[in-house]
Amino acid sequence: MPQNIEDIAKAAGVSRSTVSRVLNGEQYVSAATRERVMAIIEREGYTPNPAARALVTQRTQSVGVMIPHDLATVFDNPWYFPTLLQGVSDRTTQRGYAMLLWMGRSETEEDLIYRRITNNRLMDGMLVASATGDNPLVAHLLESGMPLVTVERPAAHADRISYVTLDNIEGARTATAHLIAQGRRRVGIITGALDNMDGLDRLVGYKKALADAGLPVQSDYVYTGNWDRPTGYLGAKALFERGADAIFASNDIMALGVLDAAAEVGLRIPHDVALVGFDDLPVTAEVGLTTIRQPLRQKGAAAIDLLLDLIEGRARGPQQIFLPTQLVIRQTCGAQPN
Amino acid sequence: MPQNIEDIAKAAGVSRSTVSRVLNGEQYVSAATRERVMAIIEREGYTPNPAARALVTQRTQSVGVMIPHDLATVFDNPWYFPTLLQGVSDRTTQRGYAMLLWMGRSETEEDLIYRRITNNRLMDGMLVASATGDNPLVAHLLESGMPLVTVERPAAHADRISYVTLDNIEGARTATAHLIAQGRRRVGIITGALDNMDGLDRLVGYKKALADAGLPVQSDYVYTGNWDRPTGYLGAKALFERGADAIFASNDIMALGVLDAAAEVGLRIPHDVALVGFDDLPVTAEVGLTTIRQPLRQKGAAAIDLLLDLIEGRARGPQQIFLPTQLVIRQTCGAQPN
DNA sequence: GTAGGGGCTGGGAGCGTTCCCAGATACCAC
DNA sequence: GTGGTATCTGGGAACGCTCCCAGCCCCTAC
Repeated sequence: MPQNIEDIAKAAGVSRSTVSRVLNGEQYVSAATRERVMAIIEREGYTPNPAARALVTQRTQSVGVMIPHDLATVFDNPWYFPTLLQGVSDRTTQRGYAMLLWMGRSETEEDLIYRRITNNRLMDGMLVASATGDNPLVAHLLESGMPLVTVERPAAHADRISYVTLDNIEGARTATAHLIAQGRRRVGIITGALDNMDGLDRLVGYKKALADAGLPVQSDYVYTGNWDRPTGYLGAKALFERGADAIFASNDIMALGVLDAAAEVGLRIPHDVALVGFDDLPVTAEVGLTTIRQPLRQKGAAAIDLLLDLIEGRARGPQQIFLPTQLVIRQTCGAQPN
Repeated sequence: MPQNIEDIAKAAGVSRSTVSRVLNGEQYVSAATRERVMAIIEREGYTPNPAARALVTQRTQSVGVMIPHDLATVFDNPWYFPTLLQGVSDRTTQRGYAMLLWMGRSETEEDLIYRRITNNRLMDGMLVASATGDNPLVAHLLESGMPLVTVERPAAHADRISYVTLDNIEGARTATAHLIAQGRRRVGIITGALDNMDGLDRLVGYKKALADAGLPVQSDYVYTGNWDRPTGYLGAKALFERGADAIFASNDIMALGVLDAAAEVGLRIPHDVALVGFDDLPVTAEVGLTTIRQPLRQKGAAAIDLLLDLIEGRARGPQQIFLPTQLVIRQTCGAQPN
């Protein structure tokens, strides 16, 4: 059934233009006509051809999303990507857009993907998740003038790019302050990788909490980790030796490593050492880990909201959004959950 | 820079048609002309407008993918969705297509998504992952005549739909036969939910292995589970009582439940009871579970290959593909890994 | 009565491609 | 020389929309 707007017009006894006006909810159509046209559209199950529409409006009503390879398949935190994407997808659908997804393959083939993305002009804007380092795609898109939002703060051009990220500093400050509030005074930190804003900001938050409490930052209480369980384990061993009575692990995975080390050495948590993590992975509820929850789904939704606002001209970039985190009190910090 | 094919034609001193022929790699263009046009295209960084192309060719070079809500966020097996999607994405990009992704939200709003999908004609075909029950979207698409492939065998219209799934029967048969080969004679099964082809087929494979070995199927060795850890635990308790010396758990999650039960009751695995699971979740390597590995990434790639072949007319549907599984021998079966 | 303006409608033009057909040229066989 | 065929090229038409402009009608104000 080769249905086009002209067929509908004929069936309704009106012109192409009128049907178009009804379709797009424009004014200057009499109520009677509008109703009649709507009825025909409904009856025929007609939907306008999006390609034709895109050709003239220069808008496709869809957005592109790029997920780097390591994010999608990372073993440690398999929840991250689906949950984020769910938030993205929900909001995209809600606001009447479709989502084009690219997932990075091997790094060597990322170039191909980048070219595909920039050549495919079937999208009105682009969301890039966790662009690490000096991502060439981000640079490209930035230059092309296409509306662009990244999830997490990009390493380069951060002031010229719109992004959505966590308030990492405040989250880490809260975690550390909570440990101090439990009476701990020798609070150590196992940082994430420090080539990365998340890692750096969480360290800043830690230091801030100490400063707020009038405690000095002791360099031997700062252990540089790498987000993974082994560095959590090693960091804990080191901090135990140096007499720490509390540890803020910059993510939950490393916090699990801390638990490993404590079990091995025979230290009791939270009695001997209190512990707070970061991320609120599902698995941490099982082990009673006190942690900082990040609103993953909202992060995706907020990023899409920003991108669509940029596309629709409701917002002007660059714009940065820092989402609040939440302290989730369980057993490892030694506080009574209230 | 409003670049269109006409601009390129003018710059190269040829006609629109010739540029189009070069762009599409058609014959009947002299080598000299082709080279000259290519050079201009390269220099100007020109790429044809996909909307205009789609308008006339009725092809968008993109495919839609629908992931139901519960699959994306399912707690038990968070690897499933990203890994499958990675396979889908890889192959899609490789073959020069883009991917439109929809993720189911709450079931109540699935209707909205379905309408969005069927209205959005910006795709040449549709991949539906794990359509459970009598999925209305599948029925819709089937009726619309749009090329359609599902991952996993659909519950309804299975003979009219192209799909890619595991060879569940053979996988389960292999698992069970392996237990028998270890000298076990009282082999029980904890099935998955039996409203579902995966669950049913794995039971069939189990029975087949018994028959092959000349062993009777005893109904009290068949425990109907529900894919989750608690039913694995309960099933194991029941089978232990009935004297089973081996258990085939229809998925790894339930196998973990079996380990829970064994630890509680004080049975040694594999000494007292041998155990084989199904899926090869990453976590199972840690606990030494012998299991059946399913090629998740290949599943996604195979589904896309089938879909694109259908779209491009290289294949004729409906077509069913059963992917082979692989026995991964670890500790819980009692065999020596070789 | 006439001018002016707002509500409503219709149709031409154009978006950037591909497809089809016509035409030009060159070559070959008879 | 002629007819036939293969190679190469150009331009009209069409894909299905939106946008713009013109025109109609009716109401109101002067």
